[in-house]
Amino acid sequence: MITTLATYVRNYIDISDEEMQLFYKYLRVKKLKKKEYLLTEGRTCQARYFIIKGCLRSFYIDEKGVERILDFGIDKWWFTNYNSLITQNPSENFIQAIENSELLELHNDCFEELLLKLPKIERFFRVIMEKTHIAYLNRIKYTRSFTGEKLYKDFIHSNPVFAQRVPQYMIASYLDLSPEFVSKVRAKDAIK
Amino acid sequence: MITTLATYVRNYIDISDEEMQLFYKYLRVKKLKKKEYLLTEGRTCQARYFIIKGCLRSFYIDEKGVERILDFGIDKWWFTNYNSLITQNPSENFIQAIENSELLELHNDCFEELLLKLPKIERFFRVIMEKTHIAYLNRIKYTRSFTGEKLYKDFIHSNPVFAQRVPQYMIASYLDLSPEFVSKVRAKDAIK
DNA sequence: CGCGACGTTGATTTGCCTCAACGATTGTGG
DNA sequence: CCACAATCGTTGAGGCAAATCAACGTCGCG
Repeated sequence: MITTLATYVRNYIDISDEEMQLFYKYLRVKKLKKKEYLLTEGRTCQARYFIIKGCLRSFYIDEKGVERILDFGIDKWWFTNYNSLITQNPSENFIQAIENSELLELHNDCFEELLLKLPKIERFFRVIMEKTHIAYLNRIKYTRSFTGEKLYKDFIHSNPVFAQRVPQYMIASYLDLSPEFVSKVRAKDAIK
Repeated sequence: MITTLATYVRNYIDISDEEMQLFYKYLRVKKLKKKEYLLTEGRTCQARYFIIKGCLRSFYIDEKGVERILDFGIDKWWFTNYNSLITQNPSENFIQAIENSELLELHNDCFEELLLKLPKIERFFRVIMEKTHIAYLNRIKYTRSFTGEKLYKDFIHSNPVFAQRVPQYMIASYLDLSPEFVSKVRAKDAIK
């Protein structure tokens, strides 16, 4: 559990076992059952979460009452609502478990203290933030450039894990496609 | 010039005049004429830029040979190609001046050294990165939710500055709309 | 077993693009 | 300083990708 995180952190910074122990003091384990919410609309996000195991989705409800998925999180990803966490404004989004999940919670109250005690963590979170941002840049670029059919096929191809663990209509929502359309794309190739 | 940057930095961290002087040692002034490139496809981005005055755009060329604008930068914004800068892969994008512009260049070679000498800058760039990321999150969400007509009207309404300084077809490209479509939206309202 | 969650299929509609042709404005070199 | 070329914006006709609406099939689970 702690080793899962340590391995992850060491992709980005050098950190000793002792320092990791200190880091770990600021975390608490949080378990979520399938469909349980980590954050709901109107509440303010107060923590960053490291997903040890499981699968989450972040979504909002549009004017027509339709759920629109913004993002998925899966094993060994950091997940939060950055907007609400950083601005401390009420969240417009929900975060919900797609599977039973096990997380490490880094509460915002002790985030600053952690940075003081362990300044190299500042760098870690800057780098994480940069990586996350780059992923979004690529996503914007990608989504704009291609047809729905290509988006879906490429997504399935490059994220076979999600195709297995996430229902089809959620992938459609994430890609901003209707479930019917995705269904037709699949039918067309008389897949498999 | 330096005061423009100092004012900006002080929105995010406390920093003394002496420290700002130190920061400033790592920067050099760079001037761009209208249409001049700051970065071209295939080259690797080596710096972060603070726009003192002027207007930039970042774009790529899609498979059909069409320019697609990813982002604009304007006075008092940091601008770079984060993807190329951080991964040190060749850029897929161009960065070009829309107006004559004056920038401060923070070269990547001395970035690490600056962070060592002035650790609080690490925090500054983490926070900037977070803000930038949040802006993108909102943009993704927004772009997905609305029709082209609403996107354009809202953009013009919330960014009147751009409407004045940036040609209409570039705004269309940024919003992922055809110039013809934008033109028709404007005509429809017999605007003004 | 029955119900809710998920996926499929077909008919119809629509938002926006593409293509093409044509003004208006700007700017630049002879 | 004028002429001609870019650059930028407009207008209209036609087409298409994907949404919407509606109805039905199927599976898993309490």
